[in-house]
Amino acid sequence: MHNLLSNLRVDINSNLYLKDPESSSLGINIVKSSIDLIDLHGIEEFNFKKLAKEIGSTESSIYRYFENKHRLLLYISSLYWGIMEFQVVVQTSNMFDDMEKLLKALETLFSTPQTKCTSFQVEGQKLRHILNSEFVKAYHHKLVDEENEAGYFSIYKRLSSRLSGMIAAVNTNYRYSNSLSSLIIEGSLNQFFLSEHFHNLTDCHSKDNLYLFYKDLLTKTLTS
Amino acid sequence: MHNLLSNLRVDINSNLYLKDPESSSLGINIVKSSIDLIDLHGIEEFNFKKLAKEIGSTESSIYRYFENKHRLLLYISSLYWGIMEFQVVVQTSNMFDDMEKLLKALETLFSTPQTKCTSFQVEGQKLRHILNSEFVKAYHHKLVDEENEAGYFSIYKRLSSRLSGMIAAVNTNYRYSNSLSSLIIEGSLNQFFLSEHFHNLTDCHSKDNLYLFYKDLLTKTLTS
DNA sequence: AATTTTTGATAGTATTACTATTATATTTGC
DNA sequence: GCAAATATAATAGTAATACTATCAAAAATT
Repeated sequence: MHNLLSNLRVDINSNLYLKDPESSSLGINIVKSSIDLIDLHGIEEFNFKKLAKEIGSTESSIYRYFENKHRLLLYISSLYWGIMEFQVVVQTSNMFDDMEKLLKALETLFSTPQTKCTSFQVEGQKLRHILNSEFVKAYHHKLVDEENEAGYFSIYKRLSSRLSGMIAAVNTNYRYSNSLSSLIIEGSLNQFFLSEHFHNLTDCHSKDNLYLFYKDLLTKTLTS
Repeated sequence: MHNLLSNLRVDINSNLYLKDPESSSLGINIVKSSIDLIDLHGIEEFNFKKLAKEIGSTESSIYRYFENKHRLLLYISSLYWGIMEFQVVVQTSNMFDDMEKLLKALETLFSTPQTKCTSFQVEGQKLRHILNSEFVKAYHHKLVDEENEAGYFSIYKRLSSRLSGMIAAVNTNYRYSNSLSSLIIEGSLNQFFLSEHFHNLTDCHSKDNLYLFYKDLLTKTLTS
């Protein structure tokens, strides 16, 4: 498994970039450093001028890779969801009990992405932190419909669909597998955010607690 | 009850504005027309220049009421949550069965805010639509911690806390009432958004279906 | 070595998000 | 009804952002 993981290349929609960042060291630097900067200061404070300074390049060079910072955020988001999807698939592949499988998927969703196994050697925690704080802004966006149409969210949607399938496998009579799936995936980002910024709005201040909360929710909802 | 409703004044944190918009017809116009414009074009496309043109006033006049459009969005959000909280309190006030009470609160959260009863005579649907699309951006914001400290989210948090209390009343042994409460409130916005923009990610394409989904989730989670 | 591609350096534009100033209404107190 | 206070309008201006354009230099490819 380690061999597989060490060569992970997420198949990101090629319209998200102008030039494939994985095709050059500048491109890889752009993505790596943008993850560092967005993690540190947030997407609002982030711009291509600052990024250029950080990597010792120029704005115009960065614009040759990405049309704008929003597209770059979508790229980073796809990277995250691609890694998570891969981890969910790997972790659940040899399981036969449907509930066990679902719970393993759940656990995986709350774990840190194995970013080290891609071309972008960054801390998985940084990537996760960006998604927790910024992903909602990526899709609550004025262009959401045309970007969705263009397939910029397809990995995210595919993951949600997989999870929905696992839910349906556990209980074929359950009528809300899609809603429950997106609730969990959304929650896997949001509850971390709440813990960080609105402490009193959640009881889950650790990965483990979060898992137990959703495990309880899932098992009771699907088996009673 | 109708008398009460017709005079609803939400107590919004006075630091959110420079001059109380309810104190003049220009102020009321600013809020009303901003709701119209944000509903129509989204917060990104919205600015004080366009708003000034819309109401036949000037940017400088608007800046005397609100420091910037972000604060205005927080004001509008507080208005929404204040109305929802009021409705939840009114609707559940005479109920004695805890589960019945919780479900009534849930139902109320999915209903349209009674905006007509405030100084701002706008369509409740517009307000709800703005919250569905834009509220996440209001709190996934670089200044979230200091704004939270300043009490700009207090109505939202109080509503979540109320709901959490209702959950705890139904099942005193349940350990995640805060998380479940925020999950529901968050969901009351997000699932509508999914239905509009990511149709396949949810099974709930009506208020009624949404209610049934969460009712199922709540009853199974709290009573089994 | 020649050619193509990539990157850097520099300059410039339109828009946004404000701030400042002064003039003109409008309201309020007497 | 008039003076004083306050609110609003009109206009101008600034700093930052999000780009676009152009050309030269460097690097990679053939």
